[in-house]
Amino acid sequence: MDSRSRTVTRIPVNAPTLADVAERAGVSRQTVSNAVNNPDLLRSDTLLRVQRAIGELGYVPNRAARNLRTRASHLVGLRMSPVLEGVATTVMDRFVHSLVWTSREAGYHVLLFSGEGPDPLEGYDDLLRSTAVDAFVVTDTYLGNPQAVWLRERRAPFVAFGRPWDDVEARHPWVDVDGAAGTELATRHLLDRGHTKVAWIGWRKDSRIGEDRRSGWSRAMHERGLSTTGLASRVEDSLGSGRDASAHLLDEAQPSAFVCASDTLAMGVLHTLADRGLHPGRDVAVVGFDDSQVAQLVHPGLTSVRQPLEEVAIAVVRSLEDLLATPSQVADGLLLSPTLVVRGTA
Amino acid sequence: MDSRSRTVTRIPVNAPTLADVAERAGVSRQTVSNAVNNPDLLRSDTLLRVQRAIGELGYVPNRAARNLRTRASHLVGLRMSPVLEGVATTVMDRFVHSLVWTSREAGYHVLLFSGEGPDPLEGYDDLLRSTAVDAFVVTDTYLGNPQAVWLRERRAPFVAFGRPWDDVEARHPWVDVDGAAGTELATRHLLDRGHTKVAWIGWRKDSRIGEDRRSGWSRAMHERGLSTTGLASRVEDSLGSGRDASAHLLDEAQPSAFVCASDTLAMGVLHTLADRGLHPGRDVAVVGFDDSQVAQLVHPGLTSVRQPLEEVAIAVVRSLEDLLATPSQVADGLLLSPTLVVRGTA
DNA sequence: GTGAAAGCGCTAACAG
DNA sequence: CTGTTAGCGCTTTCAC
Repeated sequence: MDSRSRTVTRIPVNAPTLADVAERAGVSRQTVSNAVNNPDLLRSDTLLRVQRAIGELGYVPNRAARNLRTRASHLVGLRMSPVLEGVATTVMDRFVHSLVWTSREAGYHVLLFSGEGPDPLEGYDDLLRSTAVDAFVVTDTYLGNPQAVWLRERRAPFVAFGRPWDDVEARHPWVDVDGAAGTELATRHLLDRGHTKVAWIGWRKDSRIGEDRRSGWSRAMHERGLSTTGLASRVEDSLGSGRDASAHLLDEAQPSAFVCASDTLAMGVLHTLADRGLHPGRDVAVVGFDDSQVAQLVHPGLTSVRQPLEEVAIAVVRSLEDLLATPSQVADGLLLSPTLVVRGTA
Repeated sequence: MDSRSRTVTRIPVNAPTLADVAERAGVSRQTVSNAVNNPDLLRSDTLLRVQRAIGELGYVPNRAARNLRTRASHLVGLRMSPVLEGVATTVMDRFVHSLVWTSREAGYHVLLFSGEGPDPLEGYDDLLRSTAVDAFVVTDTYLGNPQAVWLRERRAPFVAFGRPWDDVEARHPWVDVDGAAGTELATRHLLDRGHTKVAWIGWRKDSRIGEDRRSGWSRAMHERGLSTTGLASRVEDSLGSGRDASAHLLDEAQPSAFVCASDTLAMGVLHTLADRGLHPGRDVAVVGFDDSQVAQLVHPGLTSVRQPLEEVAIAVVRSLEDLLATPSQVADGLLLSPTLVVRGTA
């Protein structure tokens, strides 16, 4: 036996076709097609007759045939990045939920695929060339984003969740959340509550997102004439890094509050506080980023910046529709504002 | 040759077809088709020539055309249940990741869809009749699972992640994780460490999964001749419920350890301990269920039962392949064992 | 081993 | 407004 044996039996045994409906309704196939796709073209009595036949037969258009004919699949491709255990997949997952929901209302379904090992483009290429999807939603555009460049070169339709940071060539539509505005919000919240030494724990300097979020913190500090010297730390996004960085900052600069680039890092701060018998919120304030499940469940509740992912999904789908309706359209970007979810730690 | 007028500006501007490859290789279209699907049928030199032509043109078979012809989409449908904020979507999301990954290796992609409001079947019906997917993966079979019954009646191919608890009519393939074994593991772990009063906080009695997990706890207790009277609480799956239930149990029965049906409930226990100045792991032991991100990040690390979702995904895809290859096959069930991830709280 | 026909079910383009 | 014609790109007969 060959490994590629295509002996697949299909689901509905005798699904009715356009022809069946046409016969039953006493019209031509085209009229049935119109009844489905352009009801306005039919006279109301004909339409009614056809619709009744459709209902009686339980007719549903065959996707494959329609796709072949219209050269559209009504599918949007989304690449699932490899699972990063412990890292905030939360954001991504919440976004997927919203995207699926929003897409449905626009008549689209979401096709999930995963990267083939090292080359993140491989998955895109196959789906694109096989016309399996109409467009992509690209989510990981943070670093040099090879996907965006590659997709642009192939003139593949896609909308990015994430700004084309330093890619001046970029002409694609994108939607993003203003991270700096979020951390600024968080920092101001702390300053308003009397804190003056607010520390920052963020990501390494090569992360554009990290630097953006950091800028919100420093902007809010400088705005009030406060110094940020010695109050910032840049580490990798892990629990241990957050713990170590906060311990170090606490020793060296005695901040009374921390703003972090992620909930993971903020949880690291909570570990340090617990180790030292300090109470989050009472002794030292902590703010995270992403409003993950952890933030909601941990004692006494982690104050965190929340991205409006539902709105992002809506905007992405809207861009997608524009893009597919008018392929050569001028690309636009949209920057949404996050909110601060205040809980016990701040 | 057909002078095809590419009016539509879809993704690939000039996607080569079978005919293009055939012309370039100097063979017929069918030979190219065979080269792709049944390479064994070709003479090696012909095969090589065709493959070179395919490579040079960058030919990829058109999915819609192939789907129409073969009546298969190589797509698996998965319904995303509405987002339940705060509740462990973690499991589901981890599973989706694994499923996408495993499916790819089997030549399948995952199509996400969402329920249309109240009726959870609506989404299934459309996809099924329109031949958009070859089969479904059904994940929420916990309660009376209307989907399973409905899908069975339509003779729709599907594999369930979750047992057909009390559905004796069920003949579909399923994969599940032995929750009772997990809680038994957790309870034994505590008993081995000297605890004798291990309390249970689980879900309400109408949850089959909840009762199953509870049975593992009581089995382990009785096995050692320990009483479970007054040590169990059944509540809804929320942080507040876990907090209240644990406070009540602590007052009434003074347990030294808690086993919970979810990480959410376990986090509720941690809240109670924090409120009373008790230290998790040192004063009172706590074990959760699902090994969510929270368990990994909270101080001092929540010991939790972890479901082998990667294995589940592999088994599900394998069942899917069997099912699609041999539709009338006898259904089988597979029960996998979870593991205990030991951290600071136990 | 390879090629020639015959559609899968649908819709764009026209004709009536 | 409705019907007729002609494929979309592919694979499944069945000749050669």
